[in-house]
Amino acid sequence: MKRARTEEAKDARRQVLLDAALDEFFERGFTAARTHDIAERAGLSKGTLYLYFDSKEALFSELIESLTSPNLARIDEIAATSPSALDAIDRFTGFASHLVRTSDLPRLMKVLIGDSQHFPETMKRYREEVLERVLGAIGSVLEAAKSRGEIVVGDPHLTARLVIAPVLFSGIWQAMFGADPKAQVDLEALFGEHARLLRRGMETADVRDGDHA
Amino acid sequence: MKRARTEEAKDARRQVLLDAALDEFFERGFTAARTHDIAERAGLSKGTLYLYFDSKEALFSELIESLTSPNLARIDEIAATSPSALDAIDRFTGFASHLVRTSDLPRLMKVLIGDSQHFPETMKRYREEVLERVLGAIGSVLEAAKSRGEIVVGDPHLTARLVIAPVLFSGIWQAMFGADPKAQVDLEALFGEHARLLRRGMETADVRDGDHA
Amino acid sequence: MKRARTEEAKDARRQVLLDAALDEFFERGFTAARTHDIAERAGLSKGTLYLYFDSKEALFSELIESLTSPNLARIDEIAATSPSALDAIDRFTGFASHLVRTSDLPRLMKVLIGDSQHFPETMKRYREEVLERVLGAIGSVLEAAKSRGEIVVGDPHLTARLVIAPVLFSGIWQAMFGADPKAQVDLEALFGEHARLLRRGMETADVRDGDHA
Amino acid sequence: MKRARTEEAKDARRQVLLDAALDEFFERGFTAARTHDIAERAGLSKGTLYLYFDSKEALFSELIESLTSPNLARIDEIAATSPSALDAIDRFTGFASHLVRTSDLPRLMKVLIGDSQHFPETMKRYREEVLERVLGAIGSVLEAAKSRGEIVVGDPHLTARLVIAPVLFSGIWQAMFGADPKAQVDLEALFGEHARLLRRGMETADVRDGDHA
DNA sequence: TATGAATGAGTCTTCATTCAT
DNA sequence: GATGAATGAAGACTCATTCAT
Repeated sequence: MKRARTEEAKDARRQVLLDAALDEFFERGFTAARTHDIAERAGLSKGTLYLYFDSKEALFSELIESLTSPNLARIDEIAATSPSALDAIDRFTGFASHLVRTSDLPRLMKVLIGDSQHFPETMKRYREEVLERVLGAIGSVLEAAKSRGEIVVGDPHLTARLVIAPVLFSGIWQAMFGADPKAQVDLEALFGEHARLLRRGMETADVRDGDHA
Repeated sequence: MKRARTEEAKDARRQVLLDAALDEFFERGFTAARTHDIAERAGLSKGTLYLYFDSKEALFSELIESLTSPNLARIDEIAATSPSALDAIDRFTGFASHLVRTSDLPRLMKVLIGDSQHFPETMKRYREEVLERVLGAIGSVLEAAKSRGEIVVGDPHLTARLVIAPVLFSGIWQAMFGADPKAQVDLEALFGEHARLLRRGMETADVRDGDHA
Repeated sequence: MKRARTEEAKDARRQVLLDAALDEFFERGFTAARTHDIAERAGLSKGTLYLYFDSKEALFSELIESLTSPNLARIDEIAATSPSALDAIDRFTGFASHLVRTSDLPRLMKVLIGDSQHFPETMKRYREEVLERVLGAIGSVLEAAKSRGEIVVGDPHLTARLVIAPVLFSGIWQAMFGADPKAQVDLEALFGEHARLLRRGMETADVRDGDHA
Repeated sequence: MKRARTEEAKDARRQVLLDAALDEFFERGFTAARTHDIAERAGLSKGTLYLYFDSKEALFSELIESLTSPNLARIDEIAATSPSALDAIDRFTGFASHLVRTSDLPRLMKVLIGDSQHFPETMKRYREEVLERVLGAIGSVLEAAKSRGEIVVGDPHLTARLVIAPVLFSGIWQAMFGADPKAQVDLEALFGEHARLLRRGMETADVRDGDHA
């Protein structure tokens, strides 16, 4: 393989290795994945992998890190800029649908679930910095809306989990059965129906009266 | 360890090994789990494990099998005996809440997701015989209710996934973070709210009029 | 290879491995020695070695330990029971000659010198518990004799090093060139001459007068 | 690093690498020493090392060679110019003390002993061309003195080993424990006492009579 | 000449499986 | 039936050496 002399070339190499790593970790799990296969899939030799990452564990951690950070900003942004809770929920589910359908998120989810035991610290951080942050953002939106009498819900922070649940469900489904044509799901329709049910489920009688008026 | 001479004694041994196997497979994943540890946790020696199971893979397969079959009947029964879709949903979520809180289901889910790659056939069968059967049962209930004008939903079979999603979500959460006191979730409240939202989300305007009348 | 079920059989296995380890460590040095070769030389498989020792390092440490302890008692005994310093020196050199000619000491010395860097702690302990103990014992004998006017020496504890030096020299020579017939040395004669020179070098004028009277 | 264009500049590079090599080989042994570290210690890159030496082994061999040759001439000179055997011994031990205290000899000795196995030919040549030459020179001096009735010794060539032994002992001690302040030895005093003991041990009764007359 | 990225053979160690006891 | 000692295949990681730049 040609040599990566510049910083950019090296970053590209890192990325190729991270991509290959996700493939292998997803397909086989952390323990069963072989560094040799990761390197080979990246078109490099085993030794080269170790020029870029200290160990298989470090590779794993950096992979999680690299896939995790990007979307957080977007979540915060949606929470901050949505005029109403119902609107925020539409946008959340739309964004989630997009992520599940086109990003590495589903495969990442599978990997995280399967290998959580190896990286309790990483998982704890992931839960606190990603999951609970997302749940918190959604929960706050619902809470504010509830206090404004805009929606009718029980505990907004529990409800946030119900908003998110179909994302996880779809992601896992996609990751595990996505390869089988018979297991395809129309995710846009699914998230559309999810948004609709949430909307109706949370809307106040007033709104509803108007609704069917 | 004493010898198991009767058939019952042998079945008991098998069960002890299966229990130990779930613990280890859950805690470490299929590849990282060691037969030695499974045997030890079962209070037996490594060699004995091989008297009862042909291999680590066979042990895994039989474990999945043994945990998978039981609850199916109950699902069918709920679907068959519920007077209305809304009632069925209450009972489904109640049952699900119970399963997630008290059965091995959450740990099984984690294991299945994490090690799916090793057993594509098992996973396919699990999807077809368990997941799609459950989804199908729920979907049929919704479909019937819809055709009777009892509820308002889009595709009933997509909607079934929304009914199930929080079960998966909670199960995974439970399995992954259940050990951390700071990550506890009030599952009864969660499923209660889920049932409430679904109810309101699907109910017809008529019902609702009566609701707030 | 047959199985070692009893404790004695296991101890024998350990000893066979230790013997093989000394051979390999001596011939190749710690780093270059391969666990595979040690096991093979012991007539066992690679994996079996790890049933008896935690690691290559542990094997090395236990080897040193096992070869080091035995002779200490004998040294102390000689120091304690010799009627005179000159007599003690005869017996020390006789014992040393014996060790260098027939025991594993020369090969151990070579190993210790060559791989000291890997085991600074072990080496420090070896110096303190073996070397300085031997030097101390000899030094004390000389010191007592000197204070009784029995011998003429400078610092008795420096002199102890001169008593020991030919042992090290011969041991190393033996270990490094012992295989070559052209490098053979008559060790008995060598140590005899050493004893004679020391005797004459340390004896008082009085003794000497009598000597040639 | 700047390029070495002239022959002198290249020789300087070689020497820097040899110095660095001695450090690393001494500290870690041949097998464990890394070419990377040697180059780095020399302020050069790994690749450059291979411009100057064919391989790690060649570097090692040339290192031994370069450290071995120098002092031979001095040995021959002492043997040739000393008026008497007893005088020659004084001068040998003085020179040895100097070497052990200030030259690379102790570290070289450690390296040679530790890694002898890798270079049987080098070791054989070293034994023949250095050790036995030194022993031969000393032995011849003693032999001549003995035949002149100047000293009383057994086999002069065995005795030569006794003359040399404390040099090896001190060298090894220095190399292995020299870093620890608690293991310091007053080498001048040691070699002084050595010379004194040899002198008295070998001198004839006549001399001694004069001695104490 | 000098560099250091790339390579892959080589080594320690683990662990599923076998089988003598 | 039960045991655990023995085996050896497999995998993470290192490092001498090469060679494109």
